[in-house]
Amino acid sequence: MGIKYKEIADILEEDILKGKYIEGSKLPTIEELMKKFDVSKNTMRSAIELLVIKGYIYQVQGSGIFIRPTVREGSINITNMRGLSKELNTPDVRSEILKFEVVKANKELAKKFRCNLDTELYYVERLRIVKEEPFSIEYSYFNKEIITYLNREIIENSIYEYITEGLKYNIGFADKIICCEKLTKKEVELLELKNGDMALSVENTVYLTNGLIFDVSKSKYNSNKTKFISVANYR
Amino acid sequence: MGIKYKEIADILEEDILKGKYIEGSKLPTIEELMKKFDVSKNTMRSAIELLVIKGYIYQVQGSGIFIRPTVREGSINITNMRGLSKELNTPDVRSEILKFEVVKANKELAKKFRCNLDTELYYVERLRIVKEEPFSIEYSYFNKEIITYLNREIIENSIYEYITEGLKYNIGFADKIICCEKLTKKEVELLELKNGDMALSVENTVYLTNGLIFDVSKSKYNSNKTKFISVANYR
DNA sequence: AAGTGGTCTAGACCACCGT
DNA sequence: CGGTGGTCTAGACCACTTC
Repeated sequence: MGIKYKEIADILEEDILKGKYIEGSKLPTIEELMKKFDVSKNTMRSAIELLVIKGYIYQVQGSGIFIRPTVREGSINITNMRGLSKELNTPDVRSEILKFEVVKANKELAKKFRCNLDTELYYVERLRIVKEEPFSIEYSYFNKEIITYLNREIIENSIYEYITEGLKYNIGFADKIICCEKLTKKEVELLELKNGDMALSVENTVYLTNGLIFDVSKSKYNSNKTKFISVANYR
Repeated sequence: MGIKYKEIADILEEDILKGKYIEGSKLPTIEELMKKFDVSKNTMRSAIELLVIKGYIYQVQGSGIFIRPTVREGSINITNMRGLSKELNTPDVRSEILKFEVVKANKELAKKFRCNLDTELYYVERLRIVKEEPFSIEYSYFNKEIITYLNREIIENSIYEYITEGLKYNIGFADKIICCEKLTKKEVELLELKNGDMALSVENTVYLTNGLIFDVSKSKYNSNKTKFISVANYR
């Protein structure tokens, strides 16, 4: 399908990831890029803007477009994140299901989902395993009125892949609240940590493009293995 | 000076913060806003885009522009952050200076700053105090070739205010690496915590709009008092 | 079908950087 | 002063939602 500026951004992103341009070097000028992709200036700038937001490049008025130096290795980009599998760039992600059931929204959940009391929700508790090592524990709820069906096979793999590619839903935006939390004894065991250890905790509220909340989850990450990176642009 | 789309975004942001529109309600249509501010569609959309990025609103094709529900209270927005004073929305922020000296960049610092070995750097160690309670400990370096002068008065208050309003520098972007870290005995004392407690830690690399790194810092936050919020838009 | 947001163009002019 | 990015316009047409 033909949304030009997104396609161009994808091409440039791939070029950058493949190492076509090195840190600190210049991209072609906007004018050259306009000619190369045969688009207008605004369209070209929309494509560039996406790459700026993702933290790949920065623009300097009167000078050019530069590759932005960024530490990427070993960190999870918190603003791009849609599920672990994609972010960690390894297929070696699986889940051990600790709980899988349907519950009804209590007052707290109804508030978080902005839904009615007693709305049916899927509750999924998973130990996330990366490269055969325990990585995080995830407690998630899905609004059953939106995600009408889930099974063990789906949640053993990638729920997000199922939602976007199976159900063809469009994920719009999310709020992530990050803090540092104590682990319960059970969590310590599952993550193979020591008693009294803390975890990086992320509470994630995820919306479809139409503004409906379909997922509220909390993940606790092994604090020895996990760093988040966040890329900020000031305007 | 007259950058229309930014001015319009500021006006709308203020309206939203003042509660002119309530959560879930609609903003006027783009067409109405174009007429109201007497600008073209692209300009109007640029203004709206800024508010989308900041997490105030979301757009639904064919339907309208809606106020985005967001938990703001008590959380620090990690992607907007430029210094504590502004973010916490209280003037009651001050600093106790633990160290203030000029050092030369060793190998590690030179790498982080992308500067030469032995480049002179200001080193500032501060206990940040909010509402008379210890809030965080900040270890920061500033490239002395860019920030040529600092004194105790400046660093007791807001360094960022001095850089943007005093020196008239434009801050462009930043990388923030977030993790969970142990505290030293000294840090535990300063933050009035218990031995063995962990802290939320943020390592911040800050660039001017021209791509120069002027500040590399690490802040350790009292994990009982601090939550970060990050607003993500998927595209 | 009408309303509303999304994409794209072609061109004008401004602002900043470096020579 | 030439090169390069930044802002803005006016208008066309597409895509999705709502009734």
